[in-house]
Amino acid sequence: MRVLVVEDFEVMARSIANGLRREGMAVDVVLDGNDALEHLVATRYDVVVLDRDLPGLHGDDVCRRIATDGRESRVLMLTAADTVKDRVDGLGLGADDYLSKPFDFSELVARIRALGRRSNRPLQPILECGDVSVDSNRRIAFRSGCRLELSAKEFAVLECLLSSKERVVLSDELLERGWDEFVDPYTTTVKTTIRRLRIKLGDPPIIHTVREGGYRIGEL
Amino acid sequence: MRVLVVEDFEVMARSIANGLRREGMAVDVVLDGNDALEHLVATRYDVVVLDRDLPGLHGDDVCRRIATDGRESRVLMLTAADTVKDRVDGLGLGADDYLSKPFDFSELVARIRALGRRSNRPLQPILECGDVSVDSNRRIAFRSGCRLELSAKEFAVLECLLSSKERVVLSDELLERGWDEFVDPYTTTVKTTIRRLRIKLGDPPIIHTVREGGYRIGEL
DNA sequence: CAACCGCTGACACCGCCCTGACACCGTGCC
DNA sequence: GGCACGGTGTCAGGGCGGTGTCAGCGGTTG
Repeated sequence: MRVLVVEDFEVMARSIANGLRREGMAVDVVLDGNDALEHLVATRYDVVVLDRDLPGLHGDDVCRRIATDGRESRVLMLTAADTVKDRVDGLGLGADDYLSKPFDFSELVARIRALGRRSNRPLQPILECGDVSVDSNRRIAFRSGCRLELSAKEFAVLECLLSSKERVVLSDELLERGWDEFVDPYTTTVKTTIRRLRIKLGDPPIIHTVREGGYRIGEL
Repeated sequence: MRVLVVEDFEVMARSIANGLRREGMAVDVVLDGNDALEHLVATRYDVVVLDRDLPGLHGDDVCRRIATDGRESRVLMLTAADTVKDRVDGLGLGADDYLSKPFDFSELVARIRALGRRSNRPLQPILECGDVSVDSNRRIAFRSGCRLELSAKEFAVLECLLSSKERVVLSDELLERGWDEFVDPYTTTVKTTIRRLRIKLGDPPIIHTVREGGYRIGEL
């Protein structure tokens, strides 16, 4: 899952980003609204975590812009205020969810996950294919009832493949959805991650290679 | 927008339903979980407003069932409790959003609206001709139900022929659509690829040659 | 602070099969 | 028969993806 954190207080921004990365998300950070808009036209994010009180371009404006442009991303608005009026305002601007500071980190994660599920078309909280299943919320994966111990990247790739179940997913697409903006586009890390994933998934093989492009998960 | 309200306390249920109707939504009401499931198989709802504390079948169970069956609807969970743990739990079960009682009605509406604006993805293009079919998304081809193992070029050519079903496709056109711009225009590779494709497609022949021109796919 | 561990990503190597060229053959038309 | 076009058999090479390994990094633990 690809997340953009927009928060001007750098310490907070970093802390959120690192926390989310530990949860296996690919996180980019920007410190102001204009930067946010630039990133949003360049990259497809599943979820934008948006501080409402930004210097310069206000969070509300960013939110409105995201809502007007054909929205690809879900917006989770962060704010210091917490009156019902604020919450309704936020949702009215096109935010998809709302969280007031101070917040509990596990709740932030839960809400981002819930939003992320909606942005992926087949919006199933539990993704399945054959005897392989992942629970995005709990970040656990199974094969024929057996729990798999997956690393963050392995999980991200598996999740991505499953969310496009049976469809071919290009390596570039995996890279885009599972890694942050600083990744070398010629990296071989997807190849390596797929390999590790295959080993952990065991037999019979369920991740298929499509020459000249990418991978597909499916029983045949 | 089609909404199902699941709430055992009838006064509350009616009040919510009427309020939503005033907002222009089509609302059905049921008072318990089993009824909810029945309605869900019969009708496609955009949003389900689900009370967590239901007599009989618990809200969590309903939620889980919605999540397991290919979910069409988004779930907004209503609850009396409002601890962080509860909220995380709810989202973890596959609810898409969460609201604790007592809630502000305008916030309920805003959240339902936020959940409601979603589109269904377009159908995947499957090209067919006679007993030959190609699924572009999955990069899979079949002949009379039997999976064909095609290489990238073979697949590209077959796809191209099928997309111009029954029409003559010139070799140059195949070259243009299946190869990159640097290909030698006098190459014989299309000829070779067609041959390999014919072998894999087997009998009866379905790719026909048009002298001086190209190829056509069709049953006769 | 040192030792350790798991995750990540780079890199080198290897083997396969895809690719495309070429030579030859079959066929229909002049 | 000769020619032109397309089908067939075959072969070399190279590209792509799989595999094994290693080093760096960050977090954790004693």
